[in-house]
Amino acid sequence: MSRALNPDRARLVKPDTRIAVEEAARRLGYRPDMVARGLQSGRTATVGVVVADLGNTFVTPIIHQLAAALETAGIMPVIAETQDDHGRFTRILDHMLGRRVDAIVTAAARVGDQEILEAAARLVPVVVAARPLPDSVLVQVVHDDRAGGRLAAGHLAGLGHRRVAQLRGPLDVANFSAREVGFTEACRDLGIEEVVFGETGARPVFEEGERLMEALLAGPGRRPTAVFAHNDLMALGGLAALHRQGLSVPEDMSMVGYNDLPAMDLVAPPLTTVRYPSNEIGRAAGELVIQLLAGEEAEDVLLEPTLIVRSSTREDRVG
Amino acid sequence: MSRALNPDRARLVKPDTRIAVEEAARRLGYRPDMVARGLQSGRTATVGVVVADLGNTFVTPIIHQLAAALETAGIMPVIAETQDDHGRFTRILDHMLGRRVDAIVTAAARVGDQEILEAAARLVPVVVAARPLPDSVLVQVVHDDRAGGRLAAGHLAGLGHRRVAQLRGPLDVANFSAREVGFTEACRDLGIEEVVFGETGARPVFEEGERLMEALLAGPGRRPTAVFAHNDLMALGGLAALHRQGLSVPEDMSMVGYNDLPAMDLVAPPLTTVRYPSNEIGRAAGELVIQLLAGEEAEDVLLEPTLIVRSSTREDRVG
DNA sequence: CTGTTAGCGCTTTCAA
DNA sequence: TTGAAAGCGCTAACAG
Repeated sequence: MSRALNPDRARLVKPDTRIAVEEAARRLGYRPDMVARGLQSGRTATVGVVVADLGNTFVTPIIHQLAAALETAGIMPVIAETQDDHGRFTRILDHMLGRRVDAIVTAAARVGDQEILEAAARLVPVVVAARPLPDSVLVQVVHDDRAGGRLAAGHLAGLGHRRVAQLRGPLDVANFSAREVGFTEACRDLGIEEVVFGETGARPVFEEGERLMEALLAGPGRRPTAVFAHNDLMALGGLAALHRQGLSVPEDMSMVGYNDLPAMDLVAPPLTTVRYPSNEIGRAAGELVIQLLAGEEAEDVLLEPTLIVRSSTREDRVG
Repeated sequence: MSRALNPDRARLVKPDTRIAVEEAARRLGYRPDMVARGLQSGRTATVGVVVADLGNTFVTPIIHQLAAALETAGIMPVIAETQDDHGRFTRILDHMLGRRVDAIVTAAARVGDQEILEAAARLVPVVVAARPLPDSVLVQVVHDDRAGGRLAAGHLAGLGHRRVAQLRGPLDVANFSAREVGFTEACRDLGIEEVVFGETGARPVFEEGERLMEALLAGPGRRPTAVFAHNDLMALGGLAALHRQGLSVPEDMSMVGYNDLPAMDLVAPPLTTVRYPSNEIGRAAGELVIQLLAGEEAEDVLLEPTLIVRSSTREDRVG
């Protein structure tokens, strides 16, 4: 690429020649080759974005905001899905490093992924977003899931519920284990009974919410009067299972979800849920990447949950 | 890269040397550089994916399936959003061509984008997905929006509605103009009255649905008994506006949407809508890309709409 | 079977 | 102010 075409160096070129070169470039349809530039400079102006499942609308705002933030720096996201499979996660990281992405943002971490992520971080900046890695030194942009679990329990206790349960997500995803712990400890502190049953969702999806709710209803002992689902998809699945059993929400049982996915205010009944700040997470992750690429230090970001009260919860009249 | 490491050529190498090379590669943490390979081979194993708005959950399944199909070929999607802005669209294409993507899939085309897309297609295969370009020679993976509009009108007429209206999306997106035409022509054929008012949505979003519904309700003449919104987001916005006016759906007015976004079966009332086959579109687009990259000919794909009848429509009792 | 070389398009450096 | 050359890591081609 002629220096006449490089904005930084164009002023070192005699105006006539510059214009001549520009003209020639236009005529020939010249377009700078970012691949060759990448080979030379070691920078590709791409960042790898690893998500668990694009079908979960929880990640869409993250990608959306991340892409917007990166765009200001001329960087484009390269996206891959792990489907929550550790082998795929490993292969994806490997692939991205081979592509010489400038940085990696992962919103798909499970506890078993920590080691390879840290290995990757020796080559390229890595930002851990959305799903925390509690014991890792990596930069993280996450949210206080434990506080979120407590919020849910506090809300239900405040409505007079004394016997509650959880529809739990896979506990090797730190979000779900933290939600579980927060909820359980708040129940203990508030003196309300948690009906615990062994199963957890294999994946945090609608079908698993249905399955766990069925298991809960079929279990021994009195039915809980309120349930905390570890995410909205599972809450919706739980709602469907209740509906099939002829039970109404919130009349027969209250339900709290997590994430506040798009349209959760419009479902029947409008879902009480802990808002997960996906937009803020995505934006912060983008900014962190840009800082890291500029060689600056970056600090972890910890966002707080908020409870969004709608109509799927109400005071206990069942006892 | 030593040929000992290249699966295609490794058999031309004495086993001992191959093992020695592999061992050395491992020890040094060697990782093939796909950027250098790309410079040499002219292939980057990436495809550019252009969408209008990641916030519209309509595109999520497309990306999801597309990514899955491409993955079988070791290709990763590079994603950018136009926000329905022509200037951004142009810049994004330019940027992607500079990155030497192997192909481009656009799900963001407006009629004014045809020219630059066809220019891009002279450099690299281009697949037009989801949003058609009616007069273009480019390969397209789309859906019969006109038939979808007719389906909506036929359904409403079948329920006895005799006065209907549309909440129209931006007409320079071919989907919306085709939906409009299909609906209008079916109304004429079926002998039912269409209440036409001048405005169209500037963007196919919730807020514009609200605004158009308000305008419709404030308009002169008798209120239509049923409305066809050009997509689900606008339908939800319309529902919200009706609700604020104290009108119920489907009692006071029937509503048909388009797309069948995730969770539309769970909103209140569950939305009757024309199903847009996003998954199939994404999958087909991925397969087409792979064919095109293999140098094969590719044929357009045209998928048919299906009507999903739920509870937001019912027979006319208002007249 | 293995070693060597040219060259992909760029940036950087040094010479003219 | 401009020209020329080296070299980024790879593939392809050819020589040994």
